[in-house]
Amino acid sequence: MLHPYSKHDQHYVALDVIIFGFDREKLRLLLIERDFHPEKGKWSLMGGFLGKDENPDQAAARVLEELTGLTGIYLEQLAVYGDVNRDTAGRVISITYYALINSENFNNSYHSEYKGTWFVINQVPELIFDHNIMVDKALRRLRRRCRTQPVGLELLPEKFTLPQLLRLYEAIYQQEFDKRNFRKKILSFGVLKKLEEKDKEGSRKGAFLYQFEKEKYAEMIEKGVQFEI
Amino acid sequence: MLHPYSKHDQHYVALDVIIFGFDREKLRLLLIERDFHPEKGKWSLMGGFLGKDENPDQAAARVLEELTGLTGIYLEQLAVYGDVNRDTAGRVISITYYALINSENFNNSYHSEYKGTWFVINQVPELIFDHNIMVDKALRRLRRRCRTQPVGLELLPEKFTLPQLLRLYEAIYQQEFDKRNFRKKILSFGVLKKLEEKDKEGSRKGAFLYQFEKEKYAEMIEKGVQFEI
DNA sequence: GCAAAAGTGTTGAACTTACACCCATGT
DNA sequence: ACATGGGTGTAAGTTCAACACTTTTGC
Repeated sequence: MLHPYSKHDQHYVALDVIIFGFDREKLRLLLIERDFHPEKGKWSLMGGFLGKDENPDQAAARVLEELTGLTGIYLEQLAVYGDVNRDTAGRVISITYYALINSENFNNSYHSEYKGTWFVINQVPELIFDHNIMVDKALRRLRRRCRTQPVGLELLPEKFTLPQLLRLYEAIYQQEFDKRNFRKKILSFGVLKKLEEKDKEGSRKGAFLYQFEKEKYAEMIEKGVQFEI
Repeated sequence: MLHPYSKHDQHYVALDVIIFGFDREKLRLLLIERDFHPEKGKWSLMGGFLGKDENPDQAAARVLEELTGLTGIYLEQLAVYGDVNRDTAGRVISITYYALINSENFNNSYHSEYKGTWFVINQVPELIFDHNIMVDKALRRLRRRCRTQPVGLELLPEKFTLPQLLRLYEAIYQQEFDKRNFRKKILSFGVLKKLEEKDKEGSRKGAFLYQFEKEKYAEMIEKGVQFEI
């Protein structure tokens, strides 16, 4: 018996991952130089093809690991790009994901067959195909997520200071915030635990370290609280 | 020469459309009884397969038209569902869209080869595969959209009254709003034009009709205004 | 002792929420 | 004349935005 779907077309399905990182100063994007034709040598997002035995989420995690060696990273599906001629080499449907990694976890000692380069978010070069559009959309989504979920914390080390967190938000939104109002707001959510330790890297005085309290956050989500910044 | 992508797998790509409608009273969802195996006879979203010469957006519009006969409808891409075993008949990657149609435009005189049935949004039956999950996600997205964009207007006739609009928002959010505060908020955006006519359907007194002013809305978006309800 | 970043409170403005009565009309 | 849904304003509470000085420490 003929398979019920066999009269339909099949397509290549790709994953492209928009990888954001933060280095205590600037929000950055990890790009690679494409190593195969077409468009070989041009800047590109890290991508790969969906295999027949993997879910898109798994495939995106695989692609991310191939470039960075990192696992267990925050990944969120963004959108599908499927214009007939978006890829000059053939019909490819691309599912995009964005990833948030903190730069302390990403050390350049990991040698993948690809070499990634970090670009400051407002100095992203011209990318192949529709990848610039994907990056713009990812940034808008990241900003939205940060308004309602403590997703920014993915970009910081486990222990961080409030000035660091402030700089992260300023990097994401590309605008300055009043530090007093910011502290009030962030601490009012009650999901950050102040530690006794100080971080002395950034100043002579040193800034207290904080930690994200996952359990309290889970409770609040349970109750339906919103985290508007 | 071998095609650069030829070593990768290909997949069936489907579109599933979550069709919302409003009939001046309740928010409804348009479903069909699946007419082919597997799962023949069960309730399902309207769907179809992506052809090799069409964009996903076009394909979603085609699928919607096949069921309703309507064109030029608001359609927004939602997400991709691609778990290996989500479709019991084979590997299918499904791109979901949601559509907003107003019930006056949809008259049942259109006879497609499919027959759609409207379900009140909180009485949706069990659907095939992961379609219930898709519907939940669509509803959450619709609620979010309505907060920041006058998308609810897609669900109403061109001329509508404020009590109608209020009932629409109450149907979408499944909660009651204070009519005085609602009017203030909605009118404060300055994108509704009050007409001289009244609609006498809903009451003896009659309610003034309003119209959405697309140009003013475009101006405000230009300036970056948000439409928080 | 001074430079550099961390930390801390208050006030006015804007917005949100709660709430109750009169109006116009068809029957 | 009455029943039905349409239309309107205000006051209290809450949240947001603006703003400047003191503290700690390494050099």
